Amino acid sequence: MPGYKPAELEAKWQQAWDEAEVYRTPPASDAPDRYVLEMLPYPSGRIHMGHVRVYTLGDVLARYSRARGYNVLHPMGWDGFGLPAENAAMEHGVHPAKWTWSNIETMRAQLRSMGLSYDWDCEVATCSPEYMREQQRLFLKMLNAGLIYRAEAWANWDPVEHTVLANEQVIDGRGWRSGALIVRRLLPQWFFRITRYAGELLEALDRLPRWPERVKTMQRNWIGRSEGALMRFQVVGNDQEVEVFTTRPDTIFGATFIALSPDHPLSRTCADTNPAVDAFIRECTRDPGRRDHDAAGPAGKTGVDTGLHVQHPFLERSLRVFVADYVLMEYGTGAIFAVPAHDQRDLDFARAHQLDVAPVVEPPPGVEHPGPDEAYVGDGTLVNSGFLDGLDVAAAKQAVIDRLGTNSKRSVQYRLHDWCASRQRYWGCPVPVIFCPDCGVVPVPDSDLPVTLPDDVRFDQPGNPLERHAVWKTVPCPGCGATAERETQTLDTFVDSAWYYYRYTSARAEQPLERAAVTRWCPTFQYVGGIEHAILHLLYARFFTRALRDIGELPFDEPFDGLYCQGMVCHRTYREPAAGTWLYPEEVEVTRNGGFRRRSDGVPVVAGRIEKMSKSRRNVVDPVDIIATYGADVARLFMLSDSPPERDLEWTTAGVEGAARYLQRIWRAFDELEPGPVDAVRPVSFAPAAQALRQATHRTIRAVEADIEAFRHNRAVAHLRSLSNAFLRFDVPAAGAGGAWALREALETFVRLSAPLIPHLAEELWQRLGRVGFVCQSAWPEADPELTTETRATVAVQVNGKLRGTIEVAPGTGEADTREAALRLPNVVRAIEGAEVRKVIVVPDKVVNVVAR
RNA sequence: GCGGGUGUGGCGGAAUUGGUAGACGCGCCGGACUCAAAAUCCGGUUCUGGCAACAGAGUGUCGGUUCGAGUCCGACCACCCGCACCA
Repeated sequence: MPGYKPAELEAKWQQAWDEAEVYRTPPASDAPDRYVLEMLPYPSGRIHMGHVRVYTLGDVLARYSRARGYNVLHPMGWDGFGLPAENAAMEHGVHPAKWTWSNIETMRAQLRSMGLSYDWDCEVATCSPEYMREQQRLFLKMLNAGLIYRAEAWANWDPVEHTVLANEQVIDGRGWRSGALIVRRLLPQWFFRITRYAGELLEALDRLPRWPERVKTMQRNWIGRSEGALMRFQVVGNDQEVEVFTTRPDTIFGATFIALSPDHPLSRTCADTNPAVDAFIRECTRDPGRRDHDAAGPAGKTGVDTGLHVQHPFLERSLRVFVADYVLMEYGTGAIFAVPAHDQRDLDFARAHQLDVAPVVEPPPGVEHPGPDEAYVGDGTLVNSGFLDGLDVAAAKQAVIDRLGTNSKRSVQYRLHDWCASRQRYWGCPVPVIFCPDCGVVPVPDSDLPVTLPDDVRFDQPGNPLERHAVWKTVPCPGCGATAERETQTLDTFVDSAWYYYRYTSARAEQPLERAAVTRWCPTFQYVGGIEHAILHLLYARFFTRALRDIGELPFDEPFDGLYCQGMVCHRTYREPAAGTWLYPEEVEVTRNGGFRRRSDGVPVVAGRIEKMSKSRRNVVDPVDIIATYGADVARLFMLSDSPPERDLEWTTAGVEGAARYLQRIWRAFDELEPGPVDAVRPVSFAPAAQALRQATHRTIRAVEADIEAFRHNRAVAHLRSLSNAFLRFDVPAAGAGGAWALREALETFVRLSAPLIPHLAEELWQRLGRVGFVCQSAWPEADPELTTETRATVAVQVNGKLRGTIEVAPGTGEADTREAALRLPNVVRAIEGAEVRKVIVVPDKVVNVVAR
């Protein structure tokens, strides 16, 4: 028998699977349906180890689910739009479409080489005209339903490139390409009304038990619900009002000033007549980075007096009105009443501007008063607060709201903003509307969809090529026929990925979603992906699901029943000390004494931290190389061994070689071992050694299925290795009665249990065992309860909690017998010699603890 | 600052959820095979003492609950991640 040659063997089985179409999504049947989904990749050009990890995890579940009798939908697609394609166009002169589609070709082939069990008939690319059409249809339906609106929003304007930048393209307040200082600019943009669902999105998190707690926490924080009150203040000397949101209405008697956001309408009004206010607002507008007062601290809080005053609702006093940079227009009403004694930010501002500090909450007895520059934010008793005196914080909040009557009301505010989903870019899904000078915003008629992108564009000048493309841009108004202009903004790629998983269920439909298909498979049983999408992508997907529900496309609320976030793939970093340049792992070798040196010239290399694989640090290993050298099964096995999936995994050569050695050993074992014939009748009795192997086999079934279902693949691998250790050391002639039969059972079971993890090798071994058909289509083995129950128990015997020995008993041995056997142990006798036995605790089948002194 | 997580041998990690700490593997040590090396196979491997039987210590630190704590409770330390002027 020739050696294990993964390249040949894997190509052979991949072809066989394709020809037999084994991964095609089955039609509905009596069997239950299960949708296994992994986050779709961005077609960057090559797969990386992160892809190998996440797609292996999903594939194991898909294959396991099929074996357990489910109809499985396991699709794959491409997040085709996005900025890198435009960057490639600018840098290399290649058209974004060409670049993207060729990357998709390459990466599809790479994913196929991993042996992933996808139904490629469901493949979806978000940059395809078909996907764009259906997305534009959904967009227009949502627009019609009032779930989308157009409003002015601040954007990052690069004055050199004359273009709008995404937040990630702004580095330290400067454009990433031009280096120019970025200016904030108001532009009309498109918004999804996600805030309409803020409360629902928050509450529903409690009903997602199969989501990681940390993801739910992040989403809760992001939505940021807070309960408080809206209160109105009269401006002294005119009829204007300032409305503020506060969570602490109880501290109203401690208010010493009012602060407005620079973007507040009243600030703007003041600026017209007050040069100092005007200058301050201009300063804030010019420098978007000034809001990130990370290191600045209290001194960083700047502001200016407007000269205005408002009337305190309960006192004869009036309060000065400031414009302050620490008040955000996007939250609440963009105005606050400031209580320096009980809010740190207000205190910082008050100290910087010599404003009064008036404590009104007395800490409870035993709680220390804070220092002069520390606000007290805890509970306590109200003082110096008129009718509130003596109340606690909660009661005072209620009393203030009651007393203010129509000038106040309870209010819930969210940190979450509406989703600004338009981008001033070329490579995205066009917003399907037309601006007509007479009719205004006109949706593109359904028969004209999709609005596709023009091919004849160039990226040799800055800005959005769609805006410069007169032919594409100029169209007759669908309503009145007048000359009109297309919207040149395109959609955020998060829109594309907010519903692609529904599209998979009816990927070729001539409508966005087919009701029967989507309700058959969705909500998704299990979604697997990176934690980096914990907030935005998953929140947008949850929002989209509700929006689609409300426009009648879906009958449920949540997209993903189960969510699993895998850890990162890391690698040690290496640096060449002289120039400090990063080195690729393949450029480095280990020296005799455990150090590192450069392979080419022997220069010593500094080993840095183990960090997430990234091109910039060059600590990357290319999956294509690994698969070529070791095979996909080795790569998959290594990904699953050792590290629990949610933790970071360190990629090491030693680890990969360990996985490769193991598969070699298995390969050889199947050569050398001599199992009984296929489908032989089970012997009536088994000699002890054969029986022991059978027990190991059946216990492994139990363990592996529990491990896979709980995403503990590292333990599943450990259990499989234990089983292989058992059959590797199994000697058929020495085992006695039933030995050969037990060995075949062990081997076949091993192959079936490991098939989800190492599908190619499993297929080959299955065939070698004389089985016809695919192991990937065979059923999961069933554990025999008689063989999984323990036949003897090892009882730990302790004296005063310290282990002194063990005894073997039959399971279920009574307390008295167990106690007696334990007390006979020589070591125990010695330990309690001369002491008085006070108590003997017996936990049957587990432990005996002798308490003596 | 707020929120969340993690901490166990030289290393990755197990521990049936309060009952024998270190499964499985990597590495290392010893042995077999070999002229030799690699590969492979066998044995050992938490630390300290002891030839051994065995004894003592041990799951970030300190304390508590318990017959018994890696696991529960309290305080702290370190590291990692997310959010961050959200009124």
